[in-house]
Amino acid sequence: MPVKQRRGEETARHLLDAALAVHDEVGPDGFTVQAVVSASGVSLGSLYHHFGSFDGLAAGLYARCMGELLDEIVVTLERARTARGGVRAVVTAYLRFVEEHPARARFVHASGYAGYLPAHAGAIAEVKAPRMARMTRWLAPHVRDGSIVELPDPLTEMLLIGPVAELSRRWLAGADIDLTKAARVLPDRIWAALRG
Amino acid sequence: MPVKQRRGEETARHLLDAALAVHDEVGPDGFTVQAVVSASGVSLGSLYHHFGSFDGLAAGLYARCMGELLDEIVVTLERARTARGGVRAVVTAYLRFVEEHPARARFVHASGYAGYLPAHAGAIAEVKAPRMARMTRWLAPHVRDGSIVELPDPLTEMLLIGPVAELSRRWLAGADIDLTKAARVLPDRIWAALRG
DNA sequence: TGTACATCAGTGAACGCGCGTTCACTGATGTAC
DNA sequence: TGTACATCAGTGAACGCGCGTTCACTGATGTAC
Repeated sequence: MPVKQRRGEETARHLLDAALAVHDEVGPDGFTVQAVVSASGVSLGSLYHHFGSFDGLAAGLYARCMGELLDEIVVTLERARTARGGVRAVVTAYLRFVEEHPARARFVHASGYAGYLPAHAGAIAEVKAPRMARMTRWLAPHVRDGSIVELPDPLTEMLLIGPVAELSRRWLAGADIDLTKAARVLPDRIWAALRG
Repeated sequence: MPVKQRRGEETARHLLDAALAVHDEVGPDGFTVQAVVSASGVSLGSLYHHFGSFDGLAAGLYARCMGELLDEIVVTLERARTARGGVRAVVTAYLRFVEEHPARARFVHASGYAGYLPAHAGAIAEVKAPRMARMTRWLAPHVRDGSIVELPDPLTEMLLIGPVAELSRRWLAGADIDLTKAARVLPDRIWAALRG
């Protein structure tokens, strides 16, 4: 295990911050090493020292943003007590994250088919898997006692996340959508789809 | 209005076919002019003669695939008579299209944040708008008589399409999902979310 | 406490590759009379 | 029916730009004794 220095972590964080800002301001097409480097004030060589490649930096940013989104959802979910409360919690937490951190949400959504995801699947799974497991663990007893319908594996997640993800996508793309209104209406509709 | 020749339309079609095949076989990163040209057997100059730019070709392919998907949905929807039947029709038609035409579905889904969409928004809206209008027109009486819940503008569409779109995304990305099973289970769950 | 040394962190000019695009040209098709 | 001509369709070598990456180097930090 190499001995890391503290300033290194700071530099890496600066680079991720700058990358997110660049992606948000100039879009996926303008999201390049040179743009990130000049926005960050950090040298190009330093970027390669910490991330190995530009894809590595992108994967790191994806893992960070995705982790934050899932954390928000899981923490809100685990405060809920009833099945209905849990479903509502997931929906509102997702929408709240999108509204409060549009740049991060946009990066996550835009990365769906990016080439760097397969190449860094391991590191990303390390972030996603434990959080998804906590969601599944929370849901399990409510599925067992019949208050949430039992469905083949990813279908519950699709019904829960699908409408919110699609709505966020549109809102992030600039569509004229009232997220606050959506957060009032959607939870109970999604609950209707999932109740046992 | 310039007089077009029939062989020109054929060439354009060949190019779109080759573009879809390239995108499907080598992925979004390998989706380049040179790859499309050499896969099509058509000359580079000819591509530019017909589409003006590589983005123009991509937009043309997007419009074609999206049009086919929406046609499939609209035609199936208009055969339905009850509100429940309509909701089920949309869900199953979408899933059927994805399963039967994975390459086209993948191209549509992967293009969500592509740079060429804004630039060719007009041509794309020309394909989407009339088909979306037919869906809205079909739904309207059922919303009026209360059998489908009345929601702020895009929310009904999100509940209807969201879970299916998200599921398709995963399946197209290679996740181990049984679409046939999903097509049996999802329609009635989505109907539960939408019934008045 | 001081010194030597290994490793981490940071720098930026330079490179090569492959991308989308251009352009001057030839051949095919359709129209006018 | 035949010929002239405009336009559409098709060709492919060549170009320039900007991308991600490399590399030889200097400076900072932490450890060992």
